[in-house]
Amino acid sequence: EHPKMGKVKGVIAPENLSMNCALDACPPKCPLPGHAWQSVCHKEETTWLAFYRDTINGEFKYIFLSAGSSLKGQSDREKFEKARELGKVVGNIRKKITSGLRSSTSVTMQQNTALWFIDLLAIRAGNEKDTAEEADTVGCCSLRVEHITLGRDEEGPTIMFNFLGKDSIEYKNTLKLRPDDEDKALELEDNPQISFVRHGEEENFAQVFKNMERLVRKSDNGKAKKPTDDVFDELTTSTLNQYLKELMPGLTAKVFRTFNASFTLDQELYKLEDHPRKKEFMKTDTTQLKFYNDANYQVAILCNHSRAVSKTFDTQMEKMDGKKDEIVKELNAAKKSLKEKGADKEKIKKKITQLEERIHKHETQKEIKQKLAGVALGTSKLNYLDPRITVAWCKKFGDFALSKVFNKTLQTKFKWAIDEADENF
DNA sequence: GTGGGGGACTCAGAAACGTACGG
DNA sequence: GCCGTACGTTTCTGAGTCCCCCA
Repeated sequence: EHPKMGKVKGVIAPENLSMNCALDACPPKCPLPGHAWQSVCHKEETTWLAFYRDTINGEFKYIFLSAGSSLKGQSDREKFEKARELGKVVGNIRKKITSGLRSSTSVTMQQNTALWFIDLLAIRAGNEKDTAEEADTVGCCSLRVEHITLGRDEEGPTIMFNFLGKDSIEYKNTLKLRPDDEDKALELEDNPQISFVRHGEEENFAQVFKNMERLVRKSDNGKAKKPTDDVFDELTTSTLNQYLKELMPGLTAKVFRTFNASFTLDQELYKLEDHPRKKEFMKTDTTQLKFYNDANYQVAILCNHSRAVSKTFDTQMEKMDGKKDEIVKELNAAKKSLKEKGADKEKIKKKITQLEERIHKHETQKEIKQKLAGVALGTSKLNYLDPRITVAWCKKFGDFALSKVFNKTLQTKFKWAIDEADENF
C-alpha cells in the first residue's frame, strides 16, 4: 500500500507555475484575469516549458513538449544510438563482467554479479527509496535477501526472484540452465516465469550462484544476513553507473534494458527469413502481424510489462468457447449430412473445409487472447524498441504496411525513424 | 573528495475516450 | 437504427533513472 494513498491534491493556479522561454521570446500571457505566473525564466539547457510543485510531496512537475515533437524525436534517436553503440562492444563488456564475477574484491564481485543480472534479465538499476514517502519497490541494487530463493533442480542450480518492481508490478522469475531434453526445454520456454542462462554461460552461472550463496548469507563483515538486508550491500546505482562509464562512455544500467529489448525484437523478427513456416506467416496481413506481435511479446516478457487482466476476461473466454461449440455442432451436422443419400457432396465438402478453417481461426484468436491477457505490448513498442528495426522489417518482408504495427501516434513519434531506415537497416 | 538531495528527464499502467462490430 | 460489448487510442500523472551541484 502506498503511504500517500487517499491524499487530495490541491488546485494548481498560475501563481504556482514557472514559465521557461527564450530570452528574446515574448512570455505567454496568463489566460486567467487577475492572476500572474509565479515567474518567467530563460533556461537554455533544459527542455521544459513550465513547472510547478506537487501539492502532496513537493516534488517538481514539468510541462514538456509532446512525444511527436522533433526535439523529443532527437533525444529518442540518441537513446537508440547509445544502445546500438553498446551492441558493438557488448561482447567485450560481457567478458569484463564475467571475469569480475570471480574477483576477490567484494565490491567488484557485487558490481559484476548485479550487472550479469541486469544484462541477462533486463532488471532495472534499483535506486534507494524512502519507504515512508514511497511504495516499497526494488530493482537490482536494492534487492533484499527475502527477494531471492536459491535452489537446485535436475539441470543444476536455480535462482528465483520474487519482488515488487516499478509501479509495484510483481517480478517473479526463476533463472536456470536449459535442459538437454529439447521437448522439455521448449515446454519451459513458453513459461514466462522461467528464464534460461545464455548458451555458453553455464560456468559463469555457477559462479553467479556461488556469489549469491555468499551474498544472501553473509555480509562482508562476516555477520549473518537478515531477510530484510540488502543482497548487494556495497552497491548503489551511482557507483554501478560510474563503473559502467569506465567500460563505455555514456553507458548506464538503463542502456542494457534498451539494447536487450531491441536486440530481442531484431532476433525474433529475422527468424522469419529462414523459418520453415515462412510461407504460412507471409500468407496474409493478419498472420504477418501475428508474427510481429509474437516477437513483441518476447520483449514484453523480458521487460516484465504486465497489465491487469480484464474483469470480463472469464466471461469473454466462456463466450468464445460457446461460439466454438456452435461451429463444431455445425461441422458435425455437415459431416453427418455428407453420408445422406442424394446429398450435394461437393457443396458439403466445401462447407466442411470452411467450418474447419473457422474453428482453426477461432482457436488461434483464443490462444492470442489468453497469451496477452496479462501482458502489455505497448510499453516496449513505445519506449524500448528501436523503431528503425520495425521499419526495416516491414520494408523487407513483403512490403508490410507500417500502419499495421504503428498507429497514427507512433507514426508521428517515430517520423525520424521512418525517414531514416531502409530495408537494410 | 564524497555523499546526498535537487533537478530533469524517461518510462509506466490505468482510466478515459472513441469507434467498430454484431445481434 | 439501437444498444451493448470489445478493443484500440489518447490522456493522465505517478514512478522510475541518472546527472550534477553543493555542503
